[in-house]
Amino acid sequence: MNPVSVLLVDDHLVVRSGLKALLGTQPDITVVAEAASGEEALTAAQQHPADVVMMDLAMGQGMDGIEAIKRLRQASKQQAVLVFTTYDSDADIVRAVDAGAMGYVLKDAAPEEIFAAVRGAAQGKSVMSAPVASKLFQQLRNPDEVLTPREAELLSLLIQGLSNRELGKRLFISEATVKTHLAHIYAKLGVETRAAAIAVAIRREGMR
Amino acid sequence: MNPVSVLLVDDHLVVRSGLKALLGTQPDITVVAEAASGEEALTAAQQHPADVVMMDLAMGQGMDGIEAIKRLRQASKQQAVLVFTTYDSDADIVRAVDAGAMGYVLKDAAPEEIFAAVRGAAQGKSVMSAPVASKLFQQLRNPDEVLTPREAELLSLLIQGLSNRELGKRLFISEATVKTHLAHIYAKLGVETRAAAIAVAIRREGMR
DNA sequence: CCCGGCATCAGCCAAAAGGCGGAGAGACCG
DNA sequence: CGGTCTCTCCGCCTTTTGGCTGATGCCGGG
Repeated sequence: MNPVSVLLVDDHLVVRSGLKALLGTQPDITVVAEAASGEEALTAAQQHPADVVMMDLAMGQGMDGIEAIKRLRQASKQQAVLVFTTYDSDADIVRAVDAGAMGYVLKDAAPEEIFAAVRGAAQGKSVMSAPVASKLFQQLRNPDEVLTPREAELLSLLIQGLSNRELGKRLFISEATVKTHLAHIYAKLGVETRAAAIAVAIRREGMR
Repeated sequence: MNPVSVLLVDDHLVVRSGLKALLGTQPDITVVAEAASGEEALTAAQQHPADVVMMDLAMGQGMDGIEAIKRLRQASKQQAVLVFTTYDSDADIVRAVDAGAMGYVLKDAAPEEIFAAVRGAAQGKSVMSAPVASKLFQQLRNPDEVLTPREAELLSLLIQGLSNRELGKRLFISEATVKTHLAHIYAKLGVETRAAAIAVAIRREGMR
């Protein structure tokens, strides 16, 4: 069987080189290209088509990982996107899966787990780290508390400290709609004010 | 001159291996040991005395980087501690320097910068990434932005998501006073709303 | 084909938060 | 002693936020 080709996307050189070193120990896995940003990832994906794209979600400036995943999926359904990130916030997981990610592996995972995830993703299997899976599982049990993709998106901006007006502009929706989403988010997080929502989101949801 | 010996401390295997690969390209730098936690770092430092300890600040569970730095310094003044982390929150920088760190380098720094930092630390020089240095500088230049004890106390409750009324009750002051403190805090943090204040406090000030 | 979830918007009203100016008491310092 | 901080408090006014009710278009499952 042909080796699995991998495109690495992470804004940190050390992470890329560490990952390359790790994956390099596996005969059936080859790193064919690297990218340090979402923008680079898109061009790299065209020039060096890979079976699996390993992508960090948080990337300095510019396009974030979620957006990059969406674009990649639009451009080609052939490559499986594997999220490789530090945090496992509920909202990020939802958004990443929604954007079309095949798997979600945490950076502190054991090497074997990472290898297995890459191989699995190449075969079209969904693979995720245990903590991620358990979060998803827990969400399936209380569907009432699961944020919709749009709500998660709004929350991720909310915790930046934006006002309703600013949120509306960013998301191209009216302030009225922003309020509606916020009300739903508050209900799901079990809070009454935006301040508490931010506090909960950053702690419980692990968002930044 | 003898090569510089380095002890790597980071809870992420990929980061350690990436760093090892990077540093391995330099003939005058040798990685002599690794540790995945603060506790491991202390024992590793004893068994494998190194010239420089490169340490991440955020480490999953257990002892955090700051605490590890303090302990290391207590045990031996011989090793220079070089902070190697992702974020550059004001509070973290101050705390790290206070704990005895010789330098502060961000994970997205260029390789040459990382090498220079390691060599510098080995020679007892202080080295820090430009963004870090500028933050420190800004703090020294701008004592106006330092929160008073009372303000800091209020802020620590604010980021729990409390309302003005609740803040007043907790601190045994009137809501009017709460508002006054908040106005001062906003000015010092450079924001206009409580939501933004919470966001900034948690990121920039590193509060929880 | 209908229902439910999702996303979008509107209007109304009450509560909370924020901006502004002013002010008094105690502490600390040169 | 006079000046400066810090912490405390007021009132007044505007803006923002949140609660409630209702409505529309879309999509997907039964």
